[in-house]
This record gives sequence, C-alpha cells and structure tokens, in this order.
Amino acid sequence: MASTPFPPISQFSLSNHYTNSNTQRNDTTNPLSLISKCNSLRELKQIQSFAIKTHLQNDHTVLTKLINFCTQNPTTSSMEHAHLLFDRIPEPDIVLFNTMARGYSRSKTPIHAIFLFVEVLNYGLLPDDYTFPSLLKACASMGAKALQEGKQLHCFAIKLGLNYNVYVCPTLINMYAGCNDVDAAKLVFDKILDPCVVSYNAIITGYARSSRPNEALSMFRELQERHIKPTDVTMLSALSSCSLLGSLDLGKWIHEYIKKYGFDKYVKVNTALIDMYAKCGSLDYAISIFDNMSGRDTQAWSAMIVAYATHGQGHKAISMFEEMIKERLSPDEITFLGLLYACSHTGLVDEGYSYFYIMREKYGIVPGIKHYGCMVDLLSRAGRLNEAYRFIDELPIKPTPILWRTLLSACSSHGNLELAKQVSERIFELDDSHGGDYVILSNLCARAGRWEDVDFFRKLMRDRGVVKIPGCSSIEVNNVVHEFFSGDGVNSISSDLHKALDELVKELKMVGYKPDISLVHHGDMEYEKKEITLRYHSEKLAITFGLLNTPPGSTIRVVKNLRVCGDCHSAAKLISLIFDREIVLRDVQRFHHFKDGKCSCGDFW
DNA sequence: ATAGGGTTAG
Repeated sequence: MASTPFPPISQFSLSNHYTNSNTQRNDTTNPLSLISKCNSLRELKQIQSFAIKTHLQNDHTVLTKLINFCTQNPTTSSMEHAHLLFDRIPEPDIVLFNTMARGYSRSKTPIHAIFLFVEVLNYGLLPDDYTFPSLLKACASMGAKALQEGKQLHCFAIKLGLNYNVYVCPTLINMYAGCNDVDAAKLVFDKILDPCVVSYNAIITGYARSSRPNEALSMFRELQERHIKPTDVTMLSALSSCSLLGSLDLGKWIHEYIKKYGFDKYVKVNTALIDMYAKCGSLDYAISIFDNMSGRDTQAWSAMIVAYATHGQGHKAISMFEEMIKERLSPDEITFLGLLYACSHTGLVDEGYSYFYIMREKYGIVPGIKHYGCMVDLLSRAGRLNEAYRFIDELPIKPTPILWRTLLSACSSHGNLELAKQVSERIFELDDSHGGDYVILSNLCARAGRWEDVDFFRKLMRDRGVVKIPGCSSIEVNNVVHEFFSGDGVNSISSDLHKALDELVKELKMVGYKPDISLVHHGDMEYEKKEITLRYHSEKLAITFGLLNTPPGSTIRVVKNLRVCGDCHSAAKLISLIFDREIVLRDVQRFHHFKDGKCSCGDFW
C-alpha cells in the first residue's frame, strides 16, 4: 500500500482546532482546505460535521466543494450523499447541475443524470456544452432502452447549436453506438466536416462493439489515410476488431504498428494484445506479452485468466488467480468472470461454487447476470441439469433468454428431451425469434426418433418467421480470408475442394471415422443424402481448404460463427492425426486445439 | 467549480 500523503482526517482532531482558534481561521481550520486533503467519503462526512460547527454548513462554496469531491469517483453511496448536499443549495446554477450529471453518468444509476436534466429545464436554466457529454454518456451506458432520450438530447443540442461542439460530437456518436444503433452513429459522424481522433475512436469502437470488425478496421484505415494521429484508444478498438475476426496475421500487423509508434508502453494496450492473441488462437504469444509487460494490473491478469480458460487450461487459469492474489492485486468482476468460466469449461463444479461464494463474501463483488450465466454453464455442463434449472428459477434478478439457452444446449448434449421442452417454453416466453433454439429442439427429437415432433418444431419455426443462422467457417491464407457456409455445394458438387473433401472422408473412414448422421435432422432423407449434408459442413470445408493451401506441417486456424458440431469435432481429431497437422478451431465460445488425434477440450464442451 | 473515445458469461 502506498503511504498516504496526508494523515487521515480523523487524526486532525478537528474539534480542537475549532475551539482553539475561533476568531481566525487558518488553513487547517477551514473546511475548504480540508476537502482537498480528503481521501474517503467517511472523512468527507467528518469535514461536513466540522463545517456545521463552524456554521459553514450552508456555505455555497463549501457545499460545491463537497459535491465535487463526491462526484469525482462516483459510487452509489457517494452519489446519494452528493444529492443530499445538492438539495441544500437554494439556487443551483448550471455548473453544479453539470457536476452532478457527470457523477451520475459514471455511476451505477446513470438514469439519474436524465432526471436531473428535467430539473434543469424546470428551473429555467439553459443547458450548455458541458451538459450534453455527461447526459449522452449516461444514455450510452443504458443501452437500447435509452435511445429515445438520446435522440431527444440530440435534437436539443441541434436547437442550441451545440451538436458540432468538439466535446459533444464524440459523445453523440458514442450515444447512438451504445444504444445499439451504430448506423445512426455513422450518420452523425459523416456530418462532421473535420472529425478529430476522438470522434474516429468513437465510431471505430461503435463498430467493434456491434460485432462489425470490417467496418471498424476500414474506419481505422481512413484515419491513417487522413494522417490523423491515432491514440492508444484507437489501438484498443483496432485490436478488439482483430479479436472478433480471429485474424492472427492482421493482429500481428497491428502489433508491429503498435511497437513502431510506441503504443506498447500503455498497460491497457498490452492487455488488449493479450486478449487479441488469445482470441486469434495463439496462447503462446499472449503469454509472452504478459511475461514481458511491466506494471501488470488487475485487467492484465484477468485477460490472462480468460485466455487460459478459453484455451481449455482451467487449472492454469486458477493458479494465475492465486498468483495474482499473492501479488496483492484485488480481483474485480471480470477476474471472477474468467475464473468461473475456467471452472465451467474444465468441469470444476466445487471450485466454481467456492469462487462464486468468496467473490461476494470476501471481495464484496455483487454477482451480475454474466456471473450467474457462468454458474448455469458450470452446472449444465456437469450434467446437473435440474440443479441448473432451479438455480435460474431462484435468481434474485430476471433471467435473460441467454441463461435458459445455456441450459437448453446442455439438455441437448446430455440428451434430455423432456427438460429441453420445459426450458424452451421458458425461453419462448421471453424471446421466440432465435433460430438456434428450434434447431436444438428438433435435433433432440430427431435423435429420439420422434419425427412428428421434428415436424412440429420446424413448422413452429416457419410460422413464427424465424430464420436459421447458417454455419460459417473462415480461414485466412496469405492475408485473404476465405469463408465457407454449411451446405455449400450440396447441390453442385463439382469443385476441386469438394472432390478433395470426398477423398478426405474416404481416408477418414479407413481409420475409423463414422459419420454421425443422427445429427442431421432431415427425417425424410435417405442415408446417402444425409451423409452428404454432413460432409459439407462449413468447418470441414474450411479445414480441407487449409490442408490444400498451406504448407505441410503448418497450423491450420479456422474460425466458426456457431458452436462446432460433434461430427466435425471427431473428424478434426482424426485429420490432425493422419496429416500430422495442428488444427486450431475457434468456435463461438472457446478454442479447440486438435493435435495427434486429441482435442484440448478433452471432449468436454 | 463542470466536458469527449476503451477489454466483459452463451
């Protein structure tokens, strides 16, 4: 712990100062000078009681100073306190409103910033260029449900001629992006004549957060072409776009760029590099970044814990956590997310439970929806399906469809059709537009041979107008990304790639590969056709393309948009064995490293 | 006295 620059206020013995020098106030007896030395809310309250004794409790300057302090590092209790003080000011001006709004916009209850705005208008005060950034930021952090308010603020800013203000612009872009409308954000961006780097960062981040990495990177390119100097934040967004794409070559290129322009001195950039290398399939590079960086903070450790977890090394993730605690760093909610994720993907149910417990009891972190999600995953994967069902049902907060979906896919892998039906009802109450749910249900029915149920769910899906997301796998060869969709070529089997895949399947069959046709749910299809549908799954097409177009012995890296299918998983294991190739397959939730006929996930996924 | 852009379970 760093030694505090000043002794804590409690040691000042405030009352003595007051009684000894009530005629003249020197530095230590004036509450104003004490506030600047204040370290915590508790100390602040002591200063406040001191102010009461010196009859300064309603002094405008003292109150504003106190409010300023409370809003610097907003927590729930400090904002509550700020509001109490605020209510004591008879005629607050716009500056004070701005201070309060800024505090709320960074707190857990950003909606209060909007409520304040209503008060501003009731007071007949005019919002200024300092007002809008805080309010827009509040909207951005509330997501899609705040879009209406955000638009109203936008209109207001236009009316006052503040929409092109250099501070307002980026927050407008950020507001639209945060409220899930990145296209509106782009419209705002395009209207700016001379966008600064912060506006560029806002739009690049917006695209990255909307999972549109190509557009994010093209904005990054535009920024370079315009000779605008990027900042460390630009690098973070560019790296997160690479992570989304899973493009290791592009990631390496950006890493070089970062080194060239000296951005590698930022801890956060290094953390983003760890994340990028891990998500692009190179755990080794991620480790080397971590080992070589100085000033590792909680986020850097968390990124490394998540990296080990996604690559199937749960035990290593846990030992990283223990090491981090030894280094006296305090874990945050993301650290625990990584840790719980590690436990669920490694089947460590008891450890998962105990970390979930100490997270609250020892570190005072309130579990969020994502932590609950990890717990559901933990129980579900381990086959404790009914326990998982009860867990979701008894949550203190409203479960999202994603939570139920986690359980649904576990029902699928554990072949529990009855529970799956119950779970699907719970999902459909909340959201019935997700194609994957119907696919899981009809697959389960198909495996149980209940073809009439298969038809039922497929009809339900059609009636509700739900479309299935096609499986898509991509592979990068010589800086070009090749995409393959499931079923590509089922009706026009002619290309060299398909012929190669046909040959490959023959070879695989000789070493014991049996196509798992129960996964194909077309009950009316004859055997031959079923096998062909399965054969042209996107992952098999991409791996075959990799075998043909990369040097022997090199690693094949494939990225898939959905979870890997069981049949492709067993095929990939055999391919790694007979062609002596390492295959790194990233699916929507984790990595599979196929080597010597085995997978790093230990078939637990 | 007040203002902008950043990693996150399935």
